[in-house]
Amino acid sequence: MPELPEVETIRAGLDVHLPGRAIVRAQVLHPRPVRSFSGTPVQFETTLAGRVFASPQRRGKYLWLPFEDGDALVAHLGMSGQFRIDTPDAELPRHARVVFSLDDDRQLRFIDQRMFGGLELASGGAVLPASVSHIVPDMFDSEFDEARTVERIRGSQSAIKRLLLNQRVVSGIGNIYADEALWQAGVHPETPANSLNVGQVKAVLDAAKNVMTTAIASGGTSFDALYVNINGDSGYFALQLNAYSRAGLPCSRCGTTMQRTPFMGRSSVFCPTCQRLQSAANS
DNA sequence: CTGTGGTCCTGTATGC
DNA sequence: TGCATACAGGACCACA
Repeated sequence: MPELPEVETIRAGLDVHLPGRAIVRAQVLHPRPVRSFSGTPVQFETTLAGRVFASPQRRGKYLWLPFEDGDALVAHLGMSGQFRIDTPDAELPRHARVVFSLDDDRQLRFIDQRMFGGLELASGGAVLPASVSHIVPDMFDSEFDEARTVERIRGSQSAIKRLLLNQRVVSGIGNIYADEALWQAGVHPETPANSLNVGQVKAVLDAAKNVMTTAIASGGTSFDALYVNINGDSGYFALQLNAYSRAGLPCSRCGTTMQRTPFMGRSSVFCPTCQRLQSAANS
C-alpha cells in the first residue's frame, strides 16, 4: 500500500517520538511479520528489549529504525503495514502484530492486515541494512543520479511502467504514483522505454517527483483506514489524483474517458487521448 | 536479460 | 441471505 510519500510521512512522525527512547518490552502478537528474523518470535522479543532508538531512516519504500548500538529494525510495510504511537490503554487494533512498549509510557505498534510486510533485525544495519542495499537511492536522496537513471531506463525494452515499479531502477514509486507520473507526462504505461527520448523520460521522472512532493506535503495518500499516519489519521491527497482509481471517469485534462487495463497482475489507468502508445524508436 | 504468473495474507465490493 | 469472484498503495521467486 504505502509508497514513498506515505512511508516518508510515517518516518517523519516516528522521528519526532523515537530517538532516545528505549524499548522496555517487545511483544510479537503474530509470528508472520517477523518471519525474516533468524530466531523464534520469543528470541526476537528478547533481543530487542533494552535497545535505544536513534533517528528513523528511509530509502524508497523501505524504512529502518536504527538503534544506538549500531543495529537496526528494518520495516517493509507491504500493502497494509502501519506504525502507530499510542498510549498503552488505547484500544489495540484488530491487526496489531508487534507491540513495543517504550520507556515514556507509550507504545510503538506495528499493525498489518495482510502481513505482506514485516520486521527484521539488521545486525550492524544502522547506516544501511543489507536487506535494503539492493534498493537504488530514491529521488529525494542526495545520492540520486538522474542522468544514470535516465540512461538505465532508455537502455531497456521493457514497458516504462514496469521500470518505474522496479525498485532497482528507481525506488519509492508504486502503482499510484506511477500512473500519476505517466498521466502527467503524457506517456502510455506500456510504451517501450527505449522508444522514449531523454526529454520524455525526464518528464516522467520529474512528474513522479512532483506528485510525490505534493503528496508528502499533504501527509500521504489514502482512500481508507489502510493507510494512516502514526496518529491514525488519513491523508487527503487522494482527492487530487488524476489517474489512479479514475477508470471510467473523464480525464481531467481532455475529458476523454479514462481507461483501465491489466498490467503486471494489477491495473493501469490512463487517458487514451493524452497518453498514446508509441512503439517506433525515436530520439 | 526479458516477461509472466503464482505466492504470501485479509478484507471489501460486486454480481448472481 | 449466501456464495463466488475480482480486486487492493508490494515484492519475491520459479519458470519459459
